Amino acid sequence: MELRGRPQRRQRNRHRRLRAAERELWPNRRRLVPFDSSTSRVRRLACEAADLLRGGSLRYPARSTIHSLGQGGHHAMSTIPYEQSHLYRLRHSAAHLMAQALTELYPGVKLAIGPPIENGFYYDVDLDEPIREDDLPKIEERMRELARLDQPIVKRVARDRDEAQRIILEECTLGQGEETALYKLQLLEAVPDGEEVSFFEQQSSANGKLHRFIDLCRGPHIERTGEIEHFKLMSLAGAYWRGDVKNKQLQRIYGTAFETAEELEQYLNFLEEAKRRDHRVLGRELGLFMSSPKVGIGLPLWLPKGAILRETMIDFLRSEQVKRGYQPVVTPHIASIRLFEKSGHIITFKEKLFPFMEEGEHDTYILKPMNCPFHIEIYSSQLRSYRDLPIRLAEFGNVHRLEQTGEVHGIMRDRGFTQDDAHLFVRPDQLLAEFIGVVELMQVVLNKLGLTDFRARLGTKDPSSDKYVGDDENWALATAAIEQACKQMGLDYEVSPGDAAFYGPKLDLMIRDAIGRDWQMGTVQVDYNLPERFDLEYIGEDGKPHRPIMIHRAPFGSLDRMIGLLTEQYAGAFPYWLAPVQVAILPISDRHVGYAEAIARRLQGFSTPDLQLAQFEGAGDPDVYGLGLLPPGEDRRRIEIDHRRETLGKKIRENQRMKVPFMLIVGDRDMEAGTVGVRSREDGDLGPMSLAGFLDRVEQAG
RNA sequence: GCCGAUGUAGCUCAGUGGUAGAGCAGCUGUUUCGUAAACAGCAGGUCACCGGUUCGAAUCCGGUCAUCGGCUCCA
Repeated sequence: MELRGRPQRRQRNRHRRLRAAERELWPNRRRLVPFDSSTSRVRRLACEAADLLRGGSLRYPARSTIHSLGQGGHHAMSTIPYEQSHLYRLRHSAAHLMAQALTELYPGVKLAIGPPIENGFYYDVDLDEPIREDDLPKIEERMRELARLDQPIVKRVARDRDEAQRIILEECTLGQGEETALYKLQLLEAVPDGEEVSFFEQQSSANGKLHRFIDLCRGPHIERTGEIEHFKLMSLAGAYWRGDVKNKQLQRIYGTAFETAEELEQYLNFLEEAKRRDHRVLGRELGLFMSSPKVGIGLPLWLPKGAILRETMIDFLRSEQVKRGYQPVVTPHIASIRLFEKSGHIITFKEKLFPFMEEGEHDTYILKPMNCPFHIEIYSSQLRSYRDLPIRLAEFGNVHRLEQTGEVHGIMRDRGFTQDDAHLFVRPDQLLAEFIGVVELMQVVLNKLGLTDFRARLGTKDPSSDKYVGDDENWALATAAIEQACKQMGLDYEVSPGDAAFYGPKLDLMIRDAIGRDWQMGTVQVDYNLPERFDLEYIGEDGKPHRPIMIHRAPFGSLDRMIGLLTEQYAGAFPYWLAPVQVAILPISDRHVGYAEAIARRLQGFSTPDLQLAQFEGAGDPDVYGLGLLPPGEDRRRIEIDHRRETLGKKIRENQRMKVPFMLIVGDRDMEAGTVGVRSREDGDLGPMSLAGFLDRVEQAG
């Protein structure tokens, strides 16, 4: 099972109407709440959102924030795509304005490209001296000066290539030397024959000084630089020319621009808010996971609460898989290198492998980056009949990959993670149904997790690359199978050449994180190649050997990444079924702790010996308090008793910060009446209830 | 890996060449409290690490490590 792909930063056209729904759902940095929450407010809002989004599946609001901000306020209700909007042109012109400032501040700078992007713009430049963050205010100030000159932006079309080349060499260089045209000449070469070659020029003279800038550019632009008022330079980065590490690394300056000051401010606020949703921050605050340099880069340690979250997710998926005929298997973390030579990993996946382990002179072992060869070994360990197929082998497998240091990102991209992997060995006549079955399972999983806003991506072979195994015919068959299944299910997808696994094409589900980066989550892959490499067989009805087809699939993708994503989507306020602590019981004073323990036992559905109980006379026996029998409910509710000697206010505050879905406050009145004071994460104080009444409430919360 | 930035107490941060600071968390004591921070005291740091400059370095310089943002949005 291969998981690949860096975060995609693609411009996408989205539902602007979602903004309104989202503001309702997420005003003033309130956490997002899942749509399956029981609270009336949330339910009402969810219905409104669903109304707004009619025509598509209900989409989770987190995703659109950044983009809808990017659309700009008064365009929010318009239907034109971002790429055709005024804002897009404004940002494009802002990129030119920045380039103009750079040519004035750094004569001789070689300009490369400067497009508008989803949330702003950038310009890539080649400059001997490094641009540092301290330099940004200076560049920004020069941009403001130039904007104030309100230069008209004029389009010029070159008659032919020769003229275009002349303009680049003589005019775009602004007298700063022909070598500054280096990248522009390469860009001109890349323009297809017959396409119009245009330039955009802006100039003015102030106090006798001429300011001029002209750039090879497809456009379009706004009309005057004076319109560029609300912008900010954001950050610096290195970026390879044409995205290829073999090329020179250029300096990239990112900026953003908006049509109004309010929108700019709103966007900057959004980025601040997103920081608070960062799974790495929440992961520490909520006690989910940690990392330590003493352990190593990208090797997370899962803390008790994070581990419970993982187990809850695994339990859920495992039960769904049992329903669908999957069989669990367990395989080791390391294997002989020969196994992975045969699969092709050693050649195609080498740069992601941890260094090999030599075992004397006998053998060399590697830490597994994928589980497939093991499952293949299990399949081929016995003769299979056509009646046995499909065989579905599932494993929550821990894999290790040597991600580049700069690519490691919390638990979203780490070096040791758990895949909810499975391999289906199917007959050709079963392929379509099994593929559809997998996608159906993925939909069940995503619904349960509240992730309704995703897009599907069909990763296909990059024809110019040699990193793939297998012949073209197998690839064509596999790709066609995926396309057919999607068509049959009415699933829209985009095609992304070069994003296939090395052994076959794949359908990935892409979901956004808090600040708008797309991550590959679930994946399903059709593979004709590994069965061939491993010479897999089954005996057909005709008594002859046939070759099965493999489906690789992982609905979460990576358990680690999925938990990171969920943490950001929910801003740490996990739905009840996932919350590491579902109910916190808050005794008002010491004398209420025994009652709290009794409540805890009832809620846990069985008697749990608890060392802390010994301190409290009469504690732990629910009958002492007349709590009575409860209706059968979910076993093993995750309960915590906050028996610190702190004020109630403080206990509430801290449990709220830990995003515990329900608090039960118990004091004298409750001990007398056999009730609990219920407080919900979303709606606050709900007043006293019987335990049974509270559980009804919990049932609604799911 | 590469470009840029950051690294001071468990956490969030102040401290720009002259005796290491605050809030929260922790510990101790007092308080036993009904819906988002009780009060007081105590303790806690090789200022990431190594080297250099200096009478003197958290602060200046060099290196290393780690973390953060970015590195196929293609005129």
